[in-house]
Amino acid sequence: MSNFEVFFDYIQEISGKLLSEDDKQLLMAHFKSKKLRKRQYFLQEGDVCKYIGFIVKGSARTFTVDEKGHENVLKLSVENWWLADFESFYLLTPSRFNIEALEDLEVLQSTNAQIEEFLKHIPAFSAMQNIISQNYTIANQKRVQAAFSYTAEERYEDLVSNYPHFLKRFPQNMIASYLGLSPETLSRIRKNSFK
Amino acid sequence: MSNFEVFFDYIQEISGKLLSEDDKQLLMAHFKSKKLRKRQYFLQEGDVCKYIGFIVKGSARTFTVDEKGHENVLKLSVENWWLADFESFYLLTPSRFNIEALEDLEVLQSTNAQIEEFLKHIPAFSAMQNIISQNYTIANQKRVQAAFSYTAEERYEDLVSNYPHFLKRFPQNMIASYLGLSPETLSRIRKNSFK
DNA sequence: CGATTAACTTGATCCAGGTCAGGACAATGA
DNA sequence: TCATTGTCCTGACCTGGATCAAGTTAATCG
Repeated sequence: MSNFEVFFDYIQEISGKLLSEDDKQLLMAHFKSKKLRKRQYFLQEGDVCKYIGFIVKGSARTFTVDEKGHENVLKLSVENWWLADFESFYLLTPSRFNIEALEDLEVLQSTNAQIEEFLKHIPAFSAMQNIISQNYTIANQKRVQAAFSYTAEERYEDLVSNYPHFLKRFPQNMIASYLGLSPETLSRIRKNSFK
Repeated sequence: MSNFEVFFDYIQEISGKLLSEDDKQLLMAHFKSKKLRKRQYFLQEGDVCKYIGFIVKGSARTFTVDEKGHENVLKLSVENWWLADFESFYLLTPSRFNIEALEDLEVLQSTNAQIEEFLKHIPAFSAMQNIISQNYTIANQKRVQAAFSYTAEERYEDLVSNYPHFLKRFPQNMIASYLGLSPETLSRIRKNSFK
């Protein structure tokens, strides 16, 4: 299945609506395929996030770096997820985040201005957008709650049950950072959970 | 200015579009005014969040209660904000949250099904929804980052500079809980920040 | 292949922030 | 009015998880 076929299926499935031939032509005309090698950056801190990318293959992490050089992973993204710093993308302000490929990455990307067009002209696309932003809101709400009221163990258990494939796919120090933990602490938690 | 005038102004301002007379009639027909006294609940854990409310007057908090009876404030809401557990409201699942009036509260409320109608028929309403969901996405992104990578002091300073009016309006223990802190810790932080 | 470099583990120590306890002022209410 | 209840402060102590350090295993690459 080609990249665009995967993409079209995704849109139709999420939105519950069909794409017309015209819709597809429009999307194909304005989403560009982009490939990044592992460790390459999709977005660098300080730059405006001009593109939003739909991940066809591979994975990435969104992270910040604090004054001490400490990296902080906010998001791990895999196939069929969208890649962007939405704040920067929507407002066209310089980003505070970095987005880096963790595996060789292939995305279909487009700009803010073009997304506006899709929203106007493609009903399935705007239906998709509504549902995605709902999902994001829900996911972020959970994440904030987890950060404030769950212990390290609980956050890890949560990840194990909700995203077990992440454990196989990402190095443990990325997972630790995503959970807001030091690698040492995660290592100890895992050790305990085997007993 | 009547409640609906406030509401209409808000929609027009946020969306950048005007409401027609028909639009207004439709909104007035399906948004119902609801008043709650201080300490009354807009939503109780376990119930489905059937209504979304637009706050005309007053304030509220969204919080969870853990096994130990410890309350955890996730959101503080004031005039011109929307009140709902979006997860429950969109998915019609039982809510994990409580929403309680912190001051006497007046909202204009409507149901999920009616919101769908507004989105379909009122362009300003759907434009508003897009912008609000962008803002939510951005705000949530920031809150996740703050939760994971800021210290207690930093989170407090952030609140002081972004929502100074919250400090005057809400009791300190609510603020503490919102910041993910014990009241004692917040009290000490405030003491230190005066020197 | 052997040599670097990255990923993971384990132990020892430290500290931000939580918990517990007590007291001082409001504010609310019979 | 005084009593109750809520809010805020302060001190003493405790603990989950960070940090530092050092060793082991696993990838990567010339």
